Amino acid sequence: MESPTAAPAAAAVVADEPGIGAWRNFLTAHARVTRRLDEELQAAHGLSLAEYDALLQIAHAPDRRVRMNVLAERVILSRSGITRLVDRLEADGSVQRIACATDARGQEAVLTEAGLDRLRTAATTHLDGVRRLFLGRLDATALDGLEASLGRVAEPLASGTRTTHEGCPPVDA
Amino acid sequence: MESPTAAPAAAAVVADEPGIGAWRNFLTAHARVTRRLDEELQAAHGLSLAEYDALLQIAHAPDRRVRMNVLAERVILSRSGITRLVDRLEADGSVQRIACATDARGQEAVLTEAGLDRLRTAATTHLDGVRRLFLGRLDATALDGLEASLGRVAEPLASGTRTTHEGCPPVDA
DNA sequence: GCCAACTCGTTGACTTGTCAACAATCGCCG
DNA sequence: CGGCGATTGTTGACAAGTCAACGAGTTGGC
Repeated sequence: MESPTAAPAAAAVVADEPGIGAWRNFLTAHARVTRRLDEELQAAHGLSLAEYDALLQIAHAPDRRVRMNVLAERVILSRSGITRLVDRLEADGSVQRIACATDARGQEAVLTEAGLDRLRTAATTHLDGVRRLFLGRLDATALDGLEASLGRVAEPLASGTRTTHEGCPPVDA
Repeated sequence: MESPTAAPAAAAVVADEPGIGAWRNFLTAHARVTRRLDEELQAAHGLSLAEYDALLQIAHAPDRRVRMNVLAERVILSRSGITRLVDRLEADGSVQRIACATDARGQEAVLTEAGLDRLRTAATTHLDGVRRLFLGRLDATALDGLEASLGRVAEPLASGTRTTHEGCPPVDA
């Protein structure tokens, strides 16, 4: 083992396939930008990015309430993850849990007035950050390209999609 | 009834600024793709994405060793995070810690032969996943656009902006 | 009507990462 | 040389998420 003399070994580890640069930039950009945004949001309003996202999703929902279920899917968290996140939001008064009227098993997370205020206040900070760190680096053409490309990447992974079987295309057309 | 005009209230929460769609797709695509890749890598080789990335970064480094310091920055983890990640990799024999020759405070993570094997094996699974879930959804033009756009987003956030700082200078030169 | 299979949200146990504090070391100015 | 501030990697205490298992509730076949 004293012979690490084989210099080109490392180079062979991963084929430098075309497109790999895009993939790495994707990972790096996400890690750096979200870390920064999270710091700013935390410092200014004591909210994590996930919590902000949850508040936003609830606010966007009709009647400002969402089944835990659905919320988990939208925020991309497990069910237990959403339970705990809503615990926190409920503890600080941003959200309330109510029983679902049509399904006794269900809970809905409802945005309170305080929660809406909180979201509105945080939104200025957050949107400012998004503009500064993300949108501001890109022109309209690039943004359109990103939206389309990343949409194509995200869409087939929508939960409920059978990814073990790629063979049965949905009957969308 | 008591709901104060549900429909427009939500719309006012966050201005639907142009470009926001790109941002959301960015978040969603990342969350879904990395979750899936992580599952696959974990199931097939017991490696997390972060661990895989760390092995890869070490493998790419000259002499296959990297200062903890630098590794943390490349994998985008805190120092303590990297300490713990390397703990795990060392425990399973993929990596070894050695004292840095020129700085007695420093440690370097060195890839073992076993670690290189592990990385090579895992790479087939991982690259297959990246192709299937990411590269395969995009044509060459889109990939170029992504690489450029996300590069512009990531670059200004390089920590410390010290891009040419390696650990111990390679002794072989 | 009834029972089996499933879904829903929560909980306990665990994993993985962060931050603050620490000892050891470096570097540099005097 | 000596000392003081910065840097390095590790650690303890904590935060936030996952999975497996659970009770409660729903649903559909018979």
